[in-house]
Amino acid sequence: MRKDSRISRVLHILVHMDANDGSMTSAHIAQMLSTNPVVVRRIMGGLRDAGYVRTIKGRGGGWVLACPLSSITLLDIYNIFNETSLFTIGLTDEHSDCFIEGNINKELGNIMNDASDLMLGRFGEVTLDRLSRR
Amino acid sequence: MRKDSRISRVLHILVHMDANDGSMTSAHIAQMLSTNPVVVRRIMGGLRDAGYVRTIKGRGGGWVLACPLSSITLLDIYNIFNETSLFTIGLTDEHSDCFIEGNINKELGNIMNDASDLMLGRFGEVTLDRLSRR
DNA sequence: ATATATGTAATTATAAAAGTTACATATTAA
DNA sequence: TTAATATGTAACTTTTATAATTACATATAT
Repeated sequence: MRKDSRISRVLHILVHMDANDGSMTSAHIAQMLSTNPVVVRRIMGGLRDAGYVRTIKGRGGGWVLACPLSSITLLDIYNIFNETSLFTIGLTDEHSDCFIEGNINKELGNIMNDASDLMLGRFGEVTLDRLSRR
Repeated sequence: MRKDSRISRVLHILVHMDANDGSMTSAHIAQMLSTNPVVVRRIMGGLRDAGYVRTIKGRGGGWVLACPLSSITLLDIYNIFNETSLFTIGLTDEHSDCFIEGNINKELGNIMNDASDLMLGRFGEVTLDRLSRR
Protein backbone atom coordinates (compact mmCIF):
# COMPACT_ATOMS: atom_id res chain seq x y z
CA MET A 1 0.00 0.00 0.00
CA ARG A 2 1.46 3.33 -0.98
CA LYS A 3 1.94 5.81 1.83
CA ASP A 4 0.41 9.28 1.81
CA SER A 5 3.25 11.73 2.43
CA ARG A 6 1.23 14.88 1.79
CA ILE A 7 1.05 15.85 5.45
CA SER A 8 4.77 15.35 6.01
CA ARG A 9 5.55 17.32 2.88
CA VAL A 10 3.23 20.19 3.69
CA LEU A 11 4.70 20.47 7.18
CA HIS A 12 8.16 20.55 5.69
CA ILE A 13 7.12 23.33 3.35
CA LEU A 14 5.48 25.44 6.05
CA VAL A 15 8.48 25.33 8.36
CA HIS A 16 10.81 26.26 5.53
CA MET A 17 8.48 29.10 4.54
CA ASP A 18 8.65 30.34 8.09
CA ALA A 19 12.44 30.21 8.04
CA ASN A 20 12.41 32.19 4.80
CA ASP A 21 11.64 35.88 4.87
CA GLY A 22 9.88 36.54 1.58
CA SER A 23 7.74 34.34 -0.61
CA MET A 24 8.75 30.96 -1.98
CA THR A 25 7.84 29.82 -5.46
CA SER A 26 6.40 26.39 -6.17
CA ALA A 27 9.45 25.68 -8.30
CA HIS A 28 11.80 26.48 -5.45
CA ILE A 29 9.83 24.36 -2.99
CA ALA A 30 9.61 21.52 -5.49
CA GLN A 31 13.37 21.45 -5.88
CA MET A 32 13.70 21.39 -2.10
CA LEU A 33 11.39 18.36 -1.84
CA SER A 34 12.72 16.65 -4.97
CA THR A 35 9.37 16.82 -6.69
CA ASN A 36 7.34 18.81 -9.20
CA PRO A 37 5.92 22.34 -8.87
CA VAL A 38 2.46 21.08 -9.73
CA VAL A 39 2.59 18.61 -6.86
CA VAL A 40 3.45 21.50 -4.55
CA ARG A 41 0.54 23.59 -5.81
CA ARG A 42 -1.81 20.67 -5.43
CA ILE A 43 -0.91 19.71 -1.87
CA MET A 44 -0.72 23.38 -0.80
CA GLY A 45 -4.05 24.33 -2.40
CA GLY A 46 -6.02 23.13 0.60
CA LEU A 47 -3.94 25.23 2.96
CA ARG A 48 -4.59 28.28 0.83
CA ASP A 49 -8.34 27.59 0.83
CA ALA A 50 -8.22 27.19 4.61
CA GLY A 51 -6.45 30.53 4.99
CA TYR A 52 -3.14 29.33 6.41
CA VAL A 53 -1.14 30.57 3.41
CA ARG A 54 -1.62 33.06 0.59
CA THR A 55 -0.37 32.93 -2.97
CA ILE A 56 0.97 35.83 -4.99
CA LYS A 57 0.78 35.52 -8.75
CA GLY A 58 3.20 36.85 -11.28
CA ARG A 59 6.80 37.90 -11.18
CA GLY A 60 8.22 37.86 -7.67
CA GLY A 61 5.20 35.91 -6.42
CA GLY A 62 4.93 32.61 -4.64
CA TRP A 63 3.66 31.26 -1.33
CA VAL A 64 3.60 33.16 1.96
CA LEU A 65 2.37 32.28 5.42
CA ALA A 66 -0.87 34.02 6.35
CA CYS A 67 -0.49 33.42 10.09
CA PRO A 68 2.22 32.44 12.55
CA LEU A 69 3.19 28.77 12.85
CA SER A 70 2.31 28.95 16.54
CA SER A 71 -1.35 29.37 15.58
CA ILE A 72 -1.48 26.19 13.43
CA THR A 73 -1.64 22.69 14.91
CA LEU A 74 -0.91 19.31 13.37
CA LEU A 75 -4.65 18.72 13.68
CA ASP A 76 -5.42 21.73 11.49
CA ILE A 77 -3.17 20.28 8.80
CA TYR A 78 -4.50 16.76 9.23
CA ASN A 79 -8.06 18.02 8.81
CA ILE A 80 -7.22 19.37 5.38
CA PHE A 81 -6.33 15.89 4.11
CA ASN A 82 -8.52 13.67 6.25
CA GLU A 83 -10.84 12.46 3.52
CA THR A 84 -9.02 9.16 3.93
CA SER A 85 -8.71 7.02 7.04
CA LEU A 86 -5.66 7.09 9.29
CA PHE A 87 -5.35 3.30 9.17
CA THR A 88 -4.26 0.80 6.58
CA ILE A 89 -6.56 -1.87 8.00
CA GLY A 90 -9.76 -2.04 5.98
CA LEU A 91 -13.10 -3.32 7.23
CA THR A 92 -15.30 -5.35 4.93
CA ASP A 93 -18.71 -4.10 4.04
CA GLU A 94 -20.16 -6.70 1.73
CA HIS A 95 -22.00 -9.04 4.06
CA SER A 96 -24.00 -6.73 6.25
CA ASP A 97 -26.38 -9.58 7.07
CA CYS A 98 -23.51 -11.55 8.60
CA PHE A 99 -23.24 -11.09 12.36
CA ILE A 100 -19.62 -12.30 12.26
CA GLU A 101 -18.66 -9.46 9.94
CA GLY A 102 -20.51 -7.15 12.31
CA ASN A 103 -18.59 -8.45 15.31
CA ILE A 104 -15.26 -8.06 13.52
CA ASN A 105 -16.05 -4.52 12.40
CA LYS A 106 -17.16 -3.61 15.91
CA GLU A 107 -14.00 -4.96 17.58
CA LEU A 108 -11.54 -3.54 15.04
CA GLY A 109 -13.59 -0.36 14.67
CA ASN A 110 -13.61 0.35 18.42
CA ILE A 111 -9.87 -0.06 18.62
CA MET A 112 -9.25 2.12 15.58
CA ASN A 113 -11.61 4.78 16.91
CA ASP A 114 -9.81 4.88 20.24
CA ALA A 115 -6.43 5.08 18.51
CA SER A 116 -7.80 7.80 16.26
CA ASP A 117 -9.01 9.78 19.28
CA LEU A 118 -5.58 9.49 20.82
CA MET A 119 -3.82 10.62 17.65
CA LEU A 120 -6.09 13.55 16.88
CA GLY A 121 -5.88 14.69 20.49
CA ARG A 122 -2.12 14.66 20.29
CA PHE A 123 -2.17 16.35 16.88
CA GLY A 124 -4.19 19.17 18.43
CA GLU A 125 -1.53 19.75 21.07
CA VAL A 126 1.36 20.26 18.64
CA THR A 127 1.75 23.70 17.08
CA LEU A 128 3.96 23.94 14.03
CA ASP A 129 6.49 26.32 15.56
CA ARG A 130 7.59 23.28 17.52
CA LEU A 131 8.87 21.75 14.28
CA SER A 132 11.36 24.55 13.63
CA ARG A 133 13.44 24.01 16.76
CA ARG A 134 17.07 23.19 16.14
CA MET B 1 -4.59 4.38 -0.97
CA ARG B 2 -6.22 1.01 -1.18
CA LYS B 3 -7.25 -0.58 2.09
CA ASP B 4 -5.81 -3.88 3.20
CA SER B 5 -8.72 -6.13 4.13
CA ARG B 6 -6.67 -9.27 4.62
CA ILE B 7 -6.98 -9.20 8.40
CA SER B 8 -10.75 -8.66 8.31
CA ARG B 9 -11.12 -11.43 5.76
CA VAL B 10 -8.95 -13.91 7.61
CA LEU B 11 -10.87 -13.28 10.83
CA HIS B 12 -14.11 -13.84 8.98
CA ILE B 13 -12.78 -17.12 7.63
CA LEU B 14 -11.52 -18.38 11.00
CA VAL B 15 -14.82 -17.72 12.78
CA HIS B 16 -16.76 -19.45 10.03
CA MET B 17 -14.33 -22.39 10.17
CA ASP B 18 -14.99 -22.63 13.88
CA ALA B 19 -18.73 -22.65 13.29
CA ASN B 20 -18.28 -25.44 10.74
CA ASP B 21 -17.52 -28.93 11.93
CA GLY B 22 -15.34 -30.41 9.21
CA SER B 23 -12.91 -28.82 6.78
CA MET B 24 -13.74 -25.97 4.41
CA THR B 25 -12.35 -25.78 0.90
CA SER B 26 -10.81 -22.63 -0.52
CA ALA B 27 -13.54 -22.60 -3.15
CA HIS B 28 -16.26 -22.68 -0.52
CA ILE B 29 -14.63 -19.92 1.52
CA ALA B 30 -14.04 -17.84 -1.61
CA GLN B 31 -17.72 -18.01 -2.49
CA MET B 32 -18.54 -16.94 1.05
CA LEU B 33 -16.28 -13.86 0.78
CA SER B 34 -17.18 -13.14 -2.86
CA THR B 35 -13.64 -13.67 -4.01
CA ASN B 36 -11.29 -16.17 -5.62
CA PRO B 37 -9.95 -19.46 -4.16
CA VAL B 38 -6.38 -18.36 -4.86
CA VAL B 39 -6.88 -15.21 -2.81
CA VAL B 40 -8.08 -17.40 0.06
CA ARG B 41 -5.03 -19.65 -0.18
CA ARG B 42 -2.74 -16.66 -0.31
CA ILE B 43 -4.11 -14.82 2.72
CA MET B 44 -4.46 -18.06 4.71
CA GLY B 45 -0.97 -19.32 3.90
CA GLY B 46 0.62 -17.30 6.68
CA LEU B 47 -1.78 -18.76 9.24
CA ARG B 48 -0.87 -22.25 8.12
CA ASP B 49 2.84 -21.48 8.42
CA ALA B 50 2.22 -20.06 11.90
CA GLY B 51 0.38 -23.23 12.94
CA TYR B 52 -3.09 -21.78 13.52
CA VAL B 53 -4.66 -23.84 10.74
CA ARG B 54 -3.82 -26.97 8.80
CA THR B 55 -4.57 -27.86 5.20
CA ILE B 56 -5.62 -31.22 3.88
CA LYS B 57 -4.92 -31.94 0.24
CA GLY B 58 -6.99 -34.00 -2.12
CA ARG B 59 -10.59 -35.06 -2.21
CA GLY B 60 -12.45 -34.14 0.95
CA GLY B 61 -9.64 -31.85 1.99
CA GLY B 62 -9.57 -28.15 2.82
CA TRP B 63 -8.78 -25.92 5.76
CA VAL B 64 -9.19 -26.87 9.43
CA LEU B 65 -8.43 -25.04 12.66
CA ALA B 66 -5.34 -26.38 14.45
CA CYS B 67 -6.23 -24.78 17.79
CA PRO B 68 -9.25 -23.27 19.53
CA LEU B 69 -10.20 -19.68 18.69
CA SER B 70 -9.84 -18.85 22.37
CA SER B 71 -6.09 -19.38 22.05
CA ILE B 72 -5.65 -16.92 19.15
CA THR B 73 -5.66 -13.14 19.63
CA LEU B 74 -6.13 -10.33 17.15
CA LEU B 75 -2.47 -9.56 17.78
CA ASP B 76 -1.45 -13.04 16.61
CA ILE B 77 -3.30 -12.44 13.37
CA TYR B 78 -2.00 -8.90 12.99
CA ASN B 79 1.56 -10.15 13.40
CA ILE B 80 1.18 -12.40 10.39
CA PHE B 81 0.52 -9.41 8.11
CA ASN B 82 2.45 -6.66 9.86
CA GLU B 83 5.12 -6.18 7.26
CA THR B 84 3.27 -2.95 6.51
CA SER B 85 2.57 -0.07 8.88
CA LEU B 86 -0.76 0.41 10.62
CA PHE B 87 -1.01 4.00 9.40
CA THR B 88 -1.63 5.66 6.07
CA ILE B 89 0.50 8.68 7.01
CA GLY B 90 3.94 8.32 5.46
CA LEU B 91 7.10 9.95 6.74
CA THR B 92 9.64 11.28 4.28
CA ASP B 93 13.10 9.86 4.24
CA GLU B 94 14.91 11.73 1.51
CA HIS B 95 16.51 14.64 3.34
CA SER B 96 18.14 13.05 6.33
CA ASP B 97 20.45 16.04 6.64
CA CYS B 98 17.46 18.35 7.18
CA PHE B 99 16.68 18.92 10.86
CA ILE B 100 13.15 20.00 9.95
CA GLU B 101 12.42 16.64 8.39
CA GLY B 102 13.89 15.09 11.52
CA ASN B 103 11.62 17.13 13.77
CA ILE B 104 8.56 16.24 11.73
CA ASN B 105 9.40 12.54 11.72
CA LYS B 106 10.02 12.64 15.45
CA GLU B 107 6.70 14.35 16.28
CA LEU B 108 4.56 12.27 13.92
CA GLY B 109 6.55 9.15 14.71
CA ASN B 110 6.07 9.50 18.46
CA ILE B 111 2.34 9.89 18.07
CA MET B 112 2.08 6.96 15.68
CA ASN B 113 4.20 4.81 17.99
CA ASP B 114 1.96 5.60 20.95
CA ALA B 115 -1.14 4.88 18.90
CA SER B 116 0.44 1.67 17.67
CA ASP B 117 1.22 0.61 21.27
CA LEU B 118 -2.39 1.26 22.20
CA MET B 119 -3.73 -0.72 19.25
CA LEU B 120 -1.41 -3.71 19.61
CA GLY B 121 -2.12 -3.82 23.34
CA ARG B 122 -5.82 -3.95 22.65
CA PHE B 123 -5.34 -6.49 19.86
CA GLY B 124 -3.57 -8.71 22.35
CA GLU B 125 -6.57 -8.64 24.69
CA VAL B 126 -9.11 -9.88 22.15
CA THR B 127 -9.31 -13.61 21.55
CA LEU B 128 -11.08 -14.72 18.40
CA ASP B 129 -13.82 -16.67 20.17
CA ARG B 130 -15.16 -13.24 21.07
CA LEU B 131 -15.97 -12.69 17.40
CA SER B 132 -18.36 -15.61 17.23
CA ARG B 133 -20.85 -14.29 19.79
CA ARG B 134 -24.36 -13.77 18.52
C1' DA C 1 4.96 43.43 -24.19
C1' DT C 2 7.35 39.97 -21.87
C1' DA C 3 8.95 37.13 -18.41
C1' DT C 4 7.42 34.93 -14.39
C1' DA C 5 4.01 33.10 -11.22
C1' DT C 6 0.01 30.46 -9.94
C1' DG C 7 -4.32 27.38 -11.27
C1' DT C 8 -5.92 23.39 -13.06
C1' DA C 9 -7.35 19.81 -16.27
C1' DA C 10 -5.67 15.75 -18.38
C1' DT C 11 -2.51 12.16 -18.75
C1' DT C 12 0.95 8.83 -17.17
C1' DA C 13 3.78 6.42 -13.56
C1' DT C 14 3.98 3.80 -9.39
C1' DA C 15 2.92 0.63 -5.75
C1' DA C 16 0.36 -2.69 -3.21
C1' DA C 17 -3.67 -5.54 -2.68
C1' DA C 18 -6.84 -8.10 -5.17
C1' DG C 19 -8.23 -10.90 -8.85
C1' DT C 20 -7.29 -14.37 -12.45
C1' DT C 21 -5.05 -18.04 -15.15
C1' DA C 22 -2.36 -21.99 -15.58
C1' DC C 23 -0.33 -25.82 -14.04
C1' DA C 24 2.24 -28.85 -10.63
C1' DT C 25 1.49 -31.89 -6.73
C1' DA C 26 -0.97 -34.61 -3.34
C1' DT C 27 -4.77 -37.54 -1.93
C1' DT C 28 -8.99 -40.07 -1.96
C1' DA C 29 -12.24 -43.06 -4.01
C1' DA C 30 -13.79 -46.09 -7.42
C1' DT D 1 -4.23 -47.37 -11.36
C1' DT D 2 -6.98 -43.87 -12.92
C1' DA D 3 -9.96 -39.95 -12.36
C1' DA D 4 -11.71 -36.38 -9.61
C1' DT D 5 -10.75 -33.10 -6.21
C1' DA D 6 -7.77 -30.37 -3.20
C1' DT D 7 -3.96 -27.37 -2.18
C1' DG D 8 0.52 -24.63 -3.70
C1' DT D 9 2.41 -21.20 -6.40
C1' DA D 10 4.22 -18.60 -10.14
C1' DA D 11 2.89 -15.29 -13.47
C1' DC D 12 -0.05 -11.98 -15.11
C1' DT D 13 -3.86 -8.51 -15.01
C1' DT D 14 -6.94 -5.32 -12.59
C1' DT D 15 -7.91 -1.86 -9.31
C1' DT D 16 -7.26 2.32 -6.82
C1' DA D 17 -4.91 5.70 -4.58
C1' DT D 18 -0.94 9.07 -4.51
C1' DA D 19 2.54 11.07 -7.20
C1' DA D 20 4.56 12.89 -11.32
C1' DT D 21 4.24 15.13 -15.65
C1' DT D 22 2.44 17.84 -19.60
C1' DA D 23 -0.02 21.50 -21.43
C1' DC D 24 -2.10 25.61 -21.31
C1' DA D 25 -4.93 29.48 -19.22
C1' DT D 26 -4.63 33.47 -16.25
C1' DA D 27 -2.59 37.08 -13.44
C1' DT D 28 1.08 40.44 -12.40
C1' DA D 29 5.40 43.05 -12.02
C1' DT D 30 8.84 45.34 -14.64
